[in-house]
Amino acid sequence: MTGAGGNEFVEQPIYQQLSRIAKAMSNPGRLRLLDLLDTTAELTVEELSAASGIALKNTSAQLQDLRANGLVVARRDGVRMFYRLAGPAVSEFLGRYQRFAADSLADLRAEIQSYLGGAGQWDPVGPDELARLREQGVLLVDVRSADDYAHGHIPGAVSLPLSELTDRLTELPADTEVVAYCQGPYCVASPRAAQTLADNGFRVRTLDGGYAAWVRLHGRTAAACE
Amino acid sequence: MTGAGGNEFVEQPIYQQLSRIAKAMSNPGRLRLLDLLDTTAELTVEELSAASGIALKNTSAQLQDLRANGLVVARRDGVRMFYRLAGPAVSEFLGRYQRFAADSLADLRAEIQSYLGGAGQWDPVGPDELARLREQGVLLVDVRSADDYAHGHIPGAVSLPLSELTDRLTELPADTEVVAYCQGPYCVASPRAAQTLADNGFRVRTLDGGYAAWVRLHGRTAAACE
DNA sequence: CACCTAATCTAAGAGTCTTTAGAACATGAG
DNA sequence: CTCATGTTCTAAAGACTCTTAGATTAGGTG
Repeated sequence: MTGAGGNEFVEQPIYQQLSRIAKAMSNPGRLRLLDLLDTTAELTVEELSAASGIALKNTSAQLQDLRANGLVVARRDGVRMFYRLAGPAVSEFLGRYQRFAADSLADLRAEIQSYLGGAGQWDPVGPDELARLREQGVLLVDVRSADDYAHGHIPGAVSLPLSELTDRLTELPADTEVVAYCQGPYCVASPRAAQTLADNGFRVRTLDGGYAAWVRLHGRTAAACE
Repeated sequence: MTGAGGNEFVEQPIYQQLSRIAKAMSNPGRLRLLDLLDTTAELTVEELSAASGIALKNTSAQLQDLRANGLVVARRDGVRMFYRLAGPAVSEFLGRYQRFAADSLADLRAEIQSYLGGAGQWDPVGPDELARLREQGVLLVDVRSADDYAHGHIPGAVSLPLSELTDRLTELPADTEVVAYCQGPYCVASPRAAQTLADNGFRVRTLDGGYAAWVRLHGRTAAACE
């Protein structure tokens, strides 16, 4: 009955502190906010609220929580408050968390699968392969909103929001291989765009993990509005 | 007011699923249980309860939670239920989580610091350096309980529980360099042992991250009771 | 079979987290 | 100075989580 594991030398307050990070990440809204900040550098409370669909006051409250736990930092500019991730380690951890969660939870995989439409995954391109493909003359298409593109995008990418895609198909050089990307791993825009492009005879692939994964690999500096 | 970040293509249930892992880890007790399982392969509910100091029924309930979220798996043997981590990915993630949390939370660092006694860190040895040092004839001392040692230990280590250390000091070859280790990063036994050993004229260091870190690097197989 | 043990299920009280409304604060503009 | 705007603070209702007591199940033993 002495118990294996060495309880007698380890005390509680450490585990209480240790649980704080997980607590901060244990809420879908906060996770969404972190994900937004991960791909978009710096955003105001209002922008975050609009993009996440969380009520403004609640957004503010959740950001306080994230801030108190060292995951985000804030900067005031005039009347606005800008939030961003506390550092690259946070972004890196977030990526690992998402991958680990997808490995551990069959339900999460199912949810992603059903949300992305079950249909083919369009042969995803890893963010590390992208440079090589681009040298081969592959066309890189950013299917997020013009707004998001302006906020930051992969260098050399063409902005072609999903909503305008069907109208602007003729702008694309025929018979080119296309790589479409959107926000992050849970964004449905690039698979949908891929579907449309494939229907119109393009050879198309999607960027695995989207812009988020690319930024994680290459840093944001290179992506600043060129 | 369109909001940056691409909300329109990302839906909620995914973030709800995604938050489940963090929820499972957001409780000090569950983290403690995971930590115990991380260093000790397989334990019964009763052992986990005793080692963690969590009431039996509550321990059972928390384990159900961890199981439902894919972090641990259970196996029945006769009347007993044995729990262990769901796989090496869990152990790896747990390690990363702890390091990330320590980087993010000044309070956690302070808590560890004050718990470990503030005093010198005894020049920690990385688990990767250990093999090299052992070749140089360094003596490796396991200061956990005899029970824990029996459950699994680093090959070649000598069992010398902290409680018996002062009485058995003469057993150690004088003028040898010693590396002491205990459970994990939050275990106070090895710094205390180091203090005692240093007071008695030994050159002493501690193993960074303890047995947990070693197992993470080398796998548990090699550590099975030799 | 009756009985024991290890663990789980159920249910309920206490406690914590989430969300929102209203008041307050901080900054910049007129 | 007053006003408008963006954000935070305070407080309170409602929804979840944690913990534990008592009943129950699953497996083994005499």
